[in-house]
Order: sequence, then C-alpha cells, then structure tokens
Amino acid sequence: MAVVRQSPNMSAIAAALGVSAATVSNALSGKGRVSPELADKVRIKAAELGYVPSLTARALRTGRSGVLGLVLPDIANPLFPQIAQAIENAAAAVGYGVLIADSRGDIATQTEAINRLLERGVDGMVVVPRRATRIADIGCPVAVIDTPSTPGNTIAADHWQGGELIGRHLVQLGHRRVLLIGTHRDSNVQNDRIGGVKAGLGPGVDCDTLWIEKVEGEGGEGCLLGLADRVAAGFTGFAAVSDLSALRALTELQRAGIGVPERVSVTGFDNLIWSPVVTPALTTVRMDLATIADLAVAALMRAIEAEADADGAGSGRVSSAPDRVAMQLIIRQSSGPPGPGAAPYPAPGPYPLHAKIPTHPTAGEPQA
Amino acid sequence: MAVVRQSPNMSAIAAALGVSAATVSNALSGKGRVSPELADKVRIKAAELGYVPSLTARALRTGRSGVLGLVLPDIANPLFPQIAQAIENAAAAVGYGVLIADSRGDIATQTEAINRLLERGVDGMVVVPRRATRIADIGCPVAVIDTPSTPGNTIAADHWQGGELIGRHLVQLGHRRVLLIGTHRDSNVQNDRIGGVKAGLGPGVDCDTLWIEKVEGEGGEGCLLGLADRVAAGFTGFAAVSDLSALRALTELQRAGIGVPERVSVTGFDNLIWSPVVTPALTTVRMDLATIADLAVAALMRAIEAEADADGAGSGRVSSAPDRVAMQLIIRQSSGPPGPGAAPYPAPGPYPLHAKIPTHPTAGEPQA
DNA sequence: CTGAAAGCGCTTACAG
DNA sequence: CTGAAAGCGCTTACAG
Repeated sequence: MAVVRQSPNMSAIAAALGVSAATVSNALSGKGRVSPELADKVRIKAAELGYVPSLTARALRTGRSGVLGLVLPDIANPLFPQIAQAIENAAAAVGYGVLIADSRGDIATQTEAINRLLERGVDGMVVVPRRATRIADIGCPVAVIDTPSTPGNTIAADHWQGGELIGRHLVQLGHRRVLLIGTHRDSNVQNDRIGGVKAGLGPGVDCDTLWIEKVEGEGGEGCLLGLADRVAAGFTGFAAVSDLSALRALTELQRAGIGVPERVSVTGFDNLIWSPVVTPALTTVRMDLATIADLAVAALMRAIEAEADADGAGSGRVSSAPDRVAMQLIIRQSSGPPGPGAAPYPAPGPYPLHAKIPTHPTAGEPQA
Repeated sequence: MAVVRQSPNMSAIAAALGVSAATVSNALSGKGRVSPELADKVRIKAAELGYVPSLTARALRTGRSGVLGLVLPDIANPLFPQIAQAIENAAAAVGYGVLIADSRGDIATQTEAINRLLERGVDGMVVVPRRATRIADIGCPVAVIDTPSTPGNTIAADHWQGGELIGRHLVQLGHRRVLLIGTHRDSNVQNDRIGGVKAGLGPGVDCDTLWIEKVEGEGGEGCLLGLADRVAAGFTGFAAVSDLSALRALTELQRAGIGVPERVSVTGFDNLIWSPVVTPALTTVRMDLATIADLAVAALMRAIEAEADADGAGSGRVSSAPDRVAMQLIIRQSSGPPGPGAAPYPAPGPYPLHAKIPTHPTAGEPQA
C-alpha cells in the first residue's frame, strides 16, 4: 500500500539527474558544497518535476517543526482576528506556520491547549494569557503578550501610555469629570489602561471607575449602566477601556437622548472593527499589532536558535529588548468639548448619500 | 550533536521493558496483537517515563499529518473568531490540529495561503472562500463553507432560511416598508440572506435594498447612509444583512433622534459580540457554527479515509448529505412594532445599576 | 565538489 | 503473541 505521492521526492530528482540525494539536498538548501552549475540543474529539474519538499521529513530529521503555536485566552475576543492575522503574517515571513489553540477563557483548558501544541511539536509559542494567569515554564520557548507591567511579559502594547493619550485628549477637550469603564478588575491590561488614563487626565480631573463585572454573562444583556445618572451628576467624559464597553456606553447614552459628542465624549480602546462605522465614529487608541507580532516572533526565533546551539533546553519565557510598543490615538467624532453648544459639531443632517440604491437588486436562488 | 530530547521515545520504553519497539507501538496504538498484560505494562511504563509520541515521525511514516488547514477570506472579519473556535474544537475532538492561513481578502493571497498549507502537508482543509471566489481542485480534500446555493459548497448555514426568519418577524411586527442593507453585491451569502428576507416578508411588503459598497474603505468612515430620509419616506424596518451594518444603521438612526424600536426596527445577522450589549440590544439571527464545523470536519475525515483506502487521489471538494444547517432567530429589543406609541417598550429610565463602583480602584504600575 | 551511509521516531507487513 | 526489518523523506557529518 504505497502512500499516495503528491509530488516527487529528492530521490526522484536525484535519479532523474544521475546524482545523489545528498547533492540534491545541498543544492536546494543552498548551503554550498555544490558547483553552481549543478545547483542550477537541480533547481531547474526540481521546478520541472513540481518538487515540494516534505516539511514533515525535514522536521523529523532536524528536530524543528517549523511551526509556532498561538494560544489565545478567549478566541471569541474581538481583538483575536487582528492578533491572529499579525502573528500569522509575521510567522509566514520567516517561513513558519501557525497552529491555533483555543483556551475558551478557561485556565484548565489553557493548559490543555498548550499541551496539545507541545505534542504537535511546535518549536515555540505565542501566548496571550488569560487575565490573571501566569504561564509556567513549559518545554519550549514562549513569547508572552500581555502588558509591560506583567512579570514574564515578552512584548506588548504600552497600554499605560495608550491610556495617557486618552486622558490627555479628554483633558484638552475640557473634561473635568470622567468616568472610566472597565470589565475585569483582575485584568492587567485594563488596570494599566486605567492607570494611564488617570495619569493623562492629571490631578485636576475628578474621576471614578465603573466595573461592569460580567458584560457577557446572562443578565449582562440589556442591563443598563446608569450612565444617564452619571451625566446628571456632572460626568462629561466616558473613557471605556475597550471598544466594546465604549459601544455599550455610546448606545446607552444615545438611547437616553444624551448628545455625543455635544454633551459628553465617549472613547474606547483597540480600534475594533465597528469603531469607524458607528455614528458618531468612536475615538479610540490602537495597538501596532504588526510590530508586536514581529517582535514576538523574532524573540521566539532567537530563542529557538539559542536552544539549538546550546543543546541544553533553552526553553522558557523569552524576552526582548524593547518590551513595549507605543499605542496611537485615533480621534474621531465621539469625543468633543463638554457642555452644550461648545463645539461646532456637524448637525445630523442633511445626510450625504454615498451609497447606490438599486431598483432591482439581484437575489440568490433559494435551494429549497 | 544529539537533538535535545524532551521525552523518551518508543525505543526507550522498549529497552526499559526488554521488549521491541514494534511491541510498544502495537501496545500503545491498541491495535491488538499484544497480550493485555504486556500492553498494560507498556502503558504504565510510558506514563512513568512521560512518553509523548512524535506526531512528526508518525506523520512521515503514515503519510498523514493529523493537521487540517483553515483558510479564511478575511481574517479581520468579526465572525472569524467564532468560526476558528468552532473548527478548532471540532478538529481537536477527532485528534486533529489546525493550521491557519490568512488570505487578507485577496484572491492571489488566498491561493498562496492554500499552497503554504499544502506544503505543510495538511490532510485536508476548511475554506471559507472570499466572496465571488471558487475553490479549484487542489491536492487534498477541501470542505467549503459558503452558502447552500453556491456550487461546490460542502456545508453552510441556511442563509436564505435565516433571512426568512427575519422577514417573517418584521412582517409580524407590522412593518410594511422595509429597507434591506448589504455591503457586497457579489456576496452569495448576502444575496441569499436578502432573498430570504424578501421571501419572508412576502408580497405585501414594499422593500428596497441599499448596498453600502465600501463599508471599510477610506471615506466609508462617518459617511451616513441617509436613513433619516428613508424614515421620512415611510420605511419602518431596517434589515441589515450583517450585524456590523445593523450597528451602523442603529447608531445613525439614534443619532438622528429616531427611536428604536418605537419608531423603527433594526435587525442584523450573525449574533456578533456586540449585538447583545448595545442599547437597544440587536435582534439578529445566528448560525450554529458548532454544528457546521462538526459536519465540515466529519466530511473531511471521510474524504481523508477514502483517499487512504482508494489509494488514488480522492482529493477535491467534499460533500455531505445535509449541506445546510438552520439558523436561529434571536429577538431582542431593537425590533418592535412600527409607528409611534405602538409598543409598550420600557422607556429609558430609571436605570437599574448592576455594576459596582469601587471608591478606590486599583491600577497597575506604570513602567516608565 | 560529490556520494554513501546513518539516523530522526514511528508503523507495518512479514516471520517466527 | 512477539520481534527483526524495512522504510517514510529528509539532512548531516564523514570520506573520497
């Protein structure tokens, strides 16, 4: 029962050329020791035959799989797509593949997920730890993306500095009473962001923090945050520590008839997909995920190299020189001067119509 | 230069027990041919030594990698997390790993992504094709998740039926003039959904379709859809074909001072993360992604088996008996009877305060 | 500059 | 019921 071969192997190329497999290997890997002419012939023949190297065989031989694991705290997190995309790109750029593992927000599952990845022989892994979790030393290099203030962190966005950006922005707008909105008291990311916002606001601003303990759970649905009361109490700035909370705040305020941004400002974090399209568009701050991913992968590559050289298990958390990358403020319409009439905000209407309205839209065919 | 061994191999177990590696293999795989007692001894010794099988070696030997590829049209799609999670879980349940590939919404990149996966030796792949794209036969089994009406589709949510659910809901609420909102004319998914909504609304309802051509591009930001004019023109139902568009519609209407759901209803699609938390919470329809993923993976497993048996390349698109799975309507506050005062919707206030407000919130430490 | 040989860790006919 | 042997496709010292 011969295995179905999808493409020729090195021996086939070697046979076709009357040389040895070792020579084909050397020629293709470009590690020298083969005359330029022969190397060319080999390359040409390989292309001609549609040769695709077996990464599995290479992995078995070299002990390196060429695969990185990505474990995320909660795959349902709206930030996940961006992180996954950034890591996948960074990994692909250095010839690595990415195996995903979902930890479903659960600590036990996170450990299982890591083990599954280990069994599959990943050379290293990127983990975005579930909040309030530390990653133990496992059998391979690990790059942790959390916050700069977390022990064991490898690389992360500078959440504190991002918070400062928001704080300064709000104070410049003239806000003097700001409500911070977070969802998880035990999240390092959120605490850093909140610390940063307060620092950015400075001592002259009165602020309070509202923790929405379970934004997702049953009962979280449709439960209002009491923001209208806050407005009545004099709050004019609402700085959510995530775009999801910001959206929640924005819609609640609008629903209560409170003008954003004429009367109050709302800001978020992370520049999630909806932030540019809601009305008013959400002021937020974004992470440079591409850079973070590049640095995380680079750190992993260094550790993997080192492990191979040192022969000893260089496994463990990996660190890199700059452990934080700056966040960037994106000012949109949801933040403006406090108080009625303070800003010349473009009134809602007339509405520019940028979309075409077909008279006879085409529909797909039903299959029933 | 011995490779760093993280765990003993079969030979080590065999040596420790004075038996052959073949016997260890047979005992561990449970494929019989080993006395129960010996098998037990082997298992115990394996556990004792912390044996972890090398999936790479197994892959090389059997020609099966135990890995599935997942290629997504646009990893930034907010639905991605749910799909990835569902596929990862379904795959893990049958002992498979999942390698991701990002096609960045680009057709050429989609092909590259597929090739990268192929080179890594995936046994099969799940692809959610970019809209208006067909997946050519590649060298391995492929499960396509698109729409039941798309040729080559393996399994998908019944988008048309989901649309019908929305249509019927709106017509029951009394809406007689409905605006459908979509973003991509060439999307089979959106066209099926729109067809379904129209079918559900029936002939008695007047409807029109608004295509927001580039919701993401520059210039899409903050550009209003002219919904207030639509309301003035008598539209009371706004059925978006995605929750993102629904959110856009909802906030635009709110911003214009139009009460949702007292005056108009807004509905979405997909039950994305924000739909339960906005105010008013979004009525939407959800796919049963877990079932879809299970069926896709099961179809792939069958094809992989068949390929091994048939010896010939059974590669190509895979089909399964039921190619569609029903969608489920989730009624929330954003949809209600049309016209002012028609519904006893709970007025915005007094606000129940379900969140605790700490006096001295703890902040993380700045690292500057 | 090129080749023969060994070996990564498994699984699988085949013999005993 | 158990073992010796071959081999998946590579890479890497080591000889020539």
